[in-house]
Amino acid sequence: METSILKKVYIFSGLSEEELEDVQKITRTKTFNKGDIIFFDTEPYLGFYITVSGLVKIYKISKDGREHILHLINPYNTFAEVPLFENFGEIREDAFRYPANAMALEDQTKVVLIPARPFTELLAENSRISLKMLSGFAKRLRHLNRHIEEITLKDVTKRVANFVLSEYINKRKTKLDSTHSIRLNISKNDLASYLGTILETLSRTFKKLQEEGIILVEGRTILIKDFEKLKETAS
Amino acid sequence: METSILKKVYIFSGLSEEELEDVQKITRTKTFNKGDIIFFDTEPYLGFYITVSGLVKIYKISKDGREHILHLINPYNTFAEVPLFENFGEIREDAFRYPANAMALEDQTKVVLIPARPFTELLAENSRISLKMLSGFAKRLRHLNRHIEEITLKDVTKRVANFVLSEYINKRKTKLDSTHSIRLNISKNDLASYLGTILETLSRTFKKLQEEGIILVEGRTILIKDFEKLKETAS
DNA sequence: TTAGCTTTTTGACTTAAGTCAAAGGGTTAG
DNA sequence: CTAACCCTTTGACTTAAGTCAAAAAGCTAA
Repeated sequence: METSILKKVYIFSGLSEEELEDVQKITRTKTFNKGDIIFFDTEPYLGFYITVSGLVKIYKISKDGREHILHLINPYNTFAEVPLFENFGEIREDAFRYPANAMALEDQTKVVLIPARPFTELLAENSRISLKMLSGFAKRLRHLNRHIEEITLKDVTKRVANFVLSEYINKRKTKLDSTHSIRLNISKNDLASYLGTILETLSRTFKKLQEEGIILVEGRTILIKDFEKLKETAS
Repeated sequence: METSILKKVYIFSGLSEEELEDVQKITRTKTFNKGDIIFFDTEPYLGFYITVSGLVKIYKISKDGREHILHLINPYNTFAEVPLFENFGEIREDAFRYPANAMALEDQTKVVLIPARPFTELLAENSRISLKMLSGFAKRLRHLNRHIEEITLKDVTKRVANFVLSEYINKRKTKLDSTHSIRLNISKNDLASYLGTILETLSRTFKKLQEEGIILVEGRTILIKDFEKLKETAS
């Protein structure tokens, strides 16, 4: 693994070449195929990860097997940093375990492990990383806040509409592609689990939104036919 | 407001008397009565808060008026720190707004405002605060994770049972009180909103758990009659 | 003590979303 | 080319939890 990868990771983005090499030395790269488990929430904590390529889902499972996806981790984003900071204060039984499960969603999903111990030492020396990390945590807290708001205060139709809308707005910001459509990079089953519902209900909801002339679903491509109506449905 | 209060706040707990006085100088104390709004999620961000006495709820409201409580903030705990760290990177429209609403739940709820600008300067100088803050964020991320898990993967009965159980375990850890009971410091309406349900459903659930001989509810006191069965119901 | 609140309980009913089962499409590998 | 597989859709049915309305129980303050 090269330091050029680390540079693209937000928390490491301010480091010197030398510092990057220090980090690079302690990492371990692993490759997973679709459906492979990266870790379970029952495992002892080793360190946090960077997704380098592919896609990772962070999720919880209920006793009876239902699943809920908390985060989807795209390339150059990190996951499982929380336990790094839980050694302070009283020792909770769930400290030093991963907070959730992680699974690769695509073949050739490459992740980099940053082992906890050497990293925390680096952190103590380099306060710029702490600030970056705080910013990263803040973003994630916002995300979870919004997630809870969605799931507890909105029905499935609103959630689906809002998902399509957010993805579309996000795409417009980053990609130079002027089609009024989005492309899902996950299965509808996973999307349902991310939106706090099940495949069948998602399917019926897509159908309803189509019948109302708001969107058009073709496989993993969703065409937005009535942006205003979509916004209205989402809010 | 005295520095003795700040000392009891986790993120300030490692500071010298001198540093505490620096913080103390920039604070502003406010007192609220039950039902008073501390801030709305639509307001521009001023800074974060410490609850000094009383109780604060952090919550979201849907368009049609339904409410969901995200956090309950007890004395010496902080809230609304997230926007402090959102100035970095792209400016989101919701940056510099509060992430949720805050309301006092008791009369004479005293809160201390730490204005953002002077505090971030302090933060840049004092990296120990950053680490404490990271630890605080980590705890909150865990909490939200668990919260989402509860709401999406468990039914109301399990959630209620688990709430009683957690409160009880928590009480045993902190207070020297050997009764097998807990005392709610919030109304059942607020508890329902915290557990992602409504008052009527909570009431019926309590009734059911009583009929099963697991608990006994008397006003705001809940007596645990069958601990094992409670654990079983909660899991 | 009682009037006037707020909070909680209970009953009857509705409904959104989940479950179960079967069939349809699409993709891939031999 | 086709069998085997996975992913998705559709239909029929169930159910947990929400809504609405009214009564009951608790508090508080004059």
